[in-house]
Amino acid sequence: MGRPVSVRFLSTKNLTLQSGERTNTAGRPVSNKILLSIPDHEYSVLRPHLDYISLPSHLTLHEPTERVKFLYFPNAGLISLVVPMENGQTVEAGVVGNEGAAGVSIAVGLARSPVREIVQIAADGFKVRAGVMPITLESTPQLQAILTRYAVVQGMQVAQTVACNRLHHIEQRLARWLLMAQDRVQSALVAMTHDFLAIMLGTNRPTVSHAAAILQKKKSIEYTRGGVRIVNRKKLEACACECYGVIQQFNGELGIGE
Amino acid sequence: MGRPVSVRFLSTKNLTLQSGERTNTAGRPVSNKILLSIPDHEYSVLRPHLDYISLPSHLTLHEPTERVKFLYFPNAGLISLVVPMENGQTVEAGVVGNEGAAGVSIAVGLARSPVREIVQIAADGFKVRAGVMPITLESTPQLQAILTRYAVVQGMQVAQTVACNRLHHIEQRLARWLLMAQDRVQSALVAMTHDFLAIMLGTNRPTVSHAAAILQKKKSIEYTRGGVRIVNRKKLEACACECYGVIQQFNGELGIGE
DNA sequence: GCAAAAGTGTTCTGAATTGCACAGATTTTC
DNA sequence: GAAAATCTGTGCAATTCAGAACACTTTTGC
Repeated sequence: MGRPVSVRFLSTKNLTLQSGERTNTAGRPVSNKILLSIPDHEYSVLRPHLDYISLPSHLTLHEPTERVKFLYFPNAGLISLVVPMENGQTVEAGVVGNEGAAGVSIAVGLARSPVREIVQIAADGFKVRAGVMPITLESTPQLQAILTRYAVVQGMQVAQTVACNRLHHIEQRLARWLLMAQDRVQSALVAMTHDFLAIMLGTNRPTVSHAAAILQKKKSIEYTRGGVRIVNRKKLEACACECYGVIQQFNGELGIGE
Repeated sequence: MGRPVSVRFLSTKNLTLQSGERTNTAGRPVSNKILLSIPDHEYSVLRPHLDYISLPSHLTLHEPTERVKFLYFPNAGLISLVVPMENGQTVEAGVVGNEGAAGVSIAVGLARSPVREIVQIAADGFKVRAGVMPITLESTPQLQAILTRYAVVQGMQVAQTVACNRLHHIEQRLARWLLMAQDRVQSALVAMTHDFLAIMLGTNRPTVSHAAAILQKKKSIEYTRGGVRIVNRKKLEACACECYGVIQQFNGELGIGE
């Protein structure tokens, strides 16, 4: 465990995305919302440590047994936080898109975390070595504030998921997952097999196939091999549980751009 | 751990206890671990804002629809974080004892939270008005650090609960809950009706009665009207799922002494 | 083009749990 | 002390889901 990190209290209200494009030192463009929301002088402190990284589907960024090595800022795509059990079963506890970061626990000096972080929808992004965070954050109070705040919001998302997993049916949860995935990709097509959806939802594949068949019958989605196409978002939202709205709302409380 | 604040009751007999002895301005003793862990000079900043409060069973400290008004530091007992749904069903997402604080989201400037915070096992403690936190935290960096860190650890506890609620049986979850409750009370008796346990576990009362009957048959607990007595902790631990150990471990990572 | 791998459709059985109902026990209230 | 409220014991039908099995289709690799 790192030494205690001093966290200054700073309001992030009314932060807006900076108009100018940002890149890392290798010229790679940034579209992660946290990186875009911090002030220029803070970004210039962080910039030398931003390593461009490709985030292909199914890449594991962190394992529960290991120490967190990097903080990841995805430009797009979707990263899953899944909790694995001893018997190999897994459940997704939350997701990260370009509105957030993976490995945020190191922003408060915690190098361990019970979740596995896996890329579900491929993209690219930037990583920062865990070791440089403590010293960097001392001179970037806004970044510090927004990262800790994001970590707490992520916890709220997870809390809602607890209740959702306990009380809502597979069909509703699948609809919610698809909506959250679509919010993080451009196209209506979400590339995801039933098998992987089953892992996410903590169930088995036939159950996902069954639920997907129902959603398709209701004309909200169409699916083919290895992908789901959202054909009617309104109908899909009607199939999802209230948790979708709740989670969206709390993500919005972060106030880092639209 | 700080040096003694008061030198009034110095005696060789109680020297070890003395090192952790603190009070608020009204002379009420503090046994909350976060409050005991911060340095003297930081405690003296916070001390004038610590209002003693009784925490009777079933008192609601925060509702999801409202803004967080206070940060609570319980001296003992158990506070539940429960997520309510529109239809009135609820599930517990995590618990807080004297190792933590309720309403921690305001430590990172977030006044909203999707969880209801309810006292389950009565105790006393201290509350601080949300409004004084921003300015106070500016001069108490250690407190700031430990609160944000605790908030993140709480999120980890919740993440484990997601998977537990999805994958483990009622009997295992009940055993885990009872163990976590006993960790936070002195006696072997946990005062809790089946009805309330059902609310915590997101199930209904007969299911709890059934699970409790199994645990009793295994000689790990005995229950009477309105209470459960743990008669064999080892056996009860054997009935609980791995999640109990995982959550304990991550609470330990906070490193604020036991 | 062909074989292998990966993904999907479907069916079945059994286990777990919900939701409900009512009886009995204990405590509280008046 | 009687009545009311609260809590527990239990049983049962209906539902959901897990887990396994197998046929079929599409893609990939050679």
